[in-house]
Amino acid sequence: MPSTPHPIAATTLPLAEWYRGAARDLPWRRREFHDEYAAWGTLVSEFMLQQTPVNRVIPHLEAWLARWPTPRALAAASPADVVHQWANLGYPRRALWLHRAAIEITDRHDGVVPRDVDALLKLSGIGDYTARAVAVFAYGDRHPVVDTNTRRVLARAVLGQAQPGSPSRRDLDLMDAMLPVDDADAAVFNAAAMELGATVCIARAPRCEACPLIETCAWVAAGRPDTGDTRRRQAAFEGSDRQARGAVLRLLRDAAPRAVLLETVLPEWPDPLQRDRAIDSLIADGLAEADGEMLSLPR
DNA sequence: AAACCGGGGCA
DNA sequence: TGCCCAGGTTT
Repeated sequence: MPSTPHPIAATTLPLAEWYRGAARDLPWRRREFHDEYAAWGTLVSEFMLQQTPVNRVIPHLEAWLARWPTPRALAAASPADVVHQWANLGYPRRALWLHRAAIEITDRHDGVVPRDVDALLKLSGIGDYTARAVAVFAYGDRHPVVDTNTRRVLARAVLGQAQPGSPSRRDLDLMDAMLPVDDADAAVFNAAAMELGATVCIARAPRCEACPLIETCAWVAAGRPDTGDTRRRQAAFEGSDRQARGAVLRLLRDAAPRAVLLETVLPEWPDPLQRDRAIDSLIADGLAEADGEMLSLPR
């Protein structure tokens, strides 16, 4: 008669087995991807995946890496080319951060993406998630990797709550306590938790009937209570400054490499003050550049 | 801790 | 229409 399964094994083993059979075939999970681009490929993919869904990232990722296959190659590019190549991925400041990170990697790390989490955290645009994702998925080290999917899986399977609370260090601590001891097993556990949250334990209508953790899930055991959505509603996009910024930047991308006359930038925009505010903020962010009466992508 | 930052897909 | 997305930075 075997003893009661270790609480970690109770989730680790079914999750790992499920992942072997259910993991999507994504570019950054292929052997050739790592052979060709090493940790740089993982880093670029993680930048693009920050708040942009997987399916929208894939074509952009391949085009980006084909053009700039190393940190040194990207570091030598102009900001204008970088912002233009980023296209409509959204949150264009990420493009500048990635460019800056490439320069930092070239200057401070001899063109090699660092392996150390603290070194990764010092790079532009890299926070808790991305630093650990690179260390784990590119280098195979043992760290907790916690994204929005993992936080939801932990909230339900472990804490018995329908939705995660606001992000905090506790997420990392909890995931750290659950990680298998072995490096490779820990990496699979990290990836599997994210995959489960992305494909089964999804935000709106979780597919519990397909979940490998249904036997031990605290939320299911509690009768799937609606514990209330603690997240904050995002402000409306229509009529927002973000929409104005996006419209200006799209115009600059379409005109590139040429500059445009300031007077010709969204002359019909409903709120001229908002348009001017958008232009100023883009310049402040380094996403646009003014030269006299002309506006363009940053040189 | 909260605000800000794009854009598209889907119910 | 509202919700969601392999987050990070700034205040």
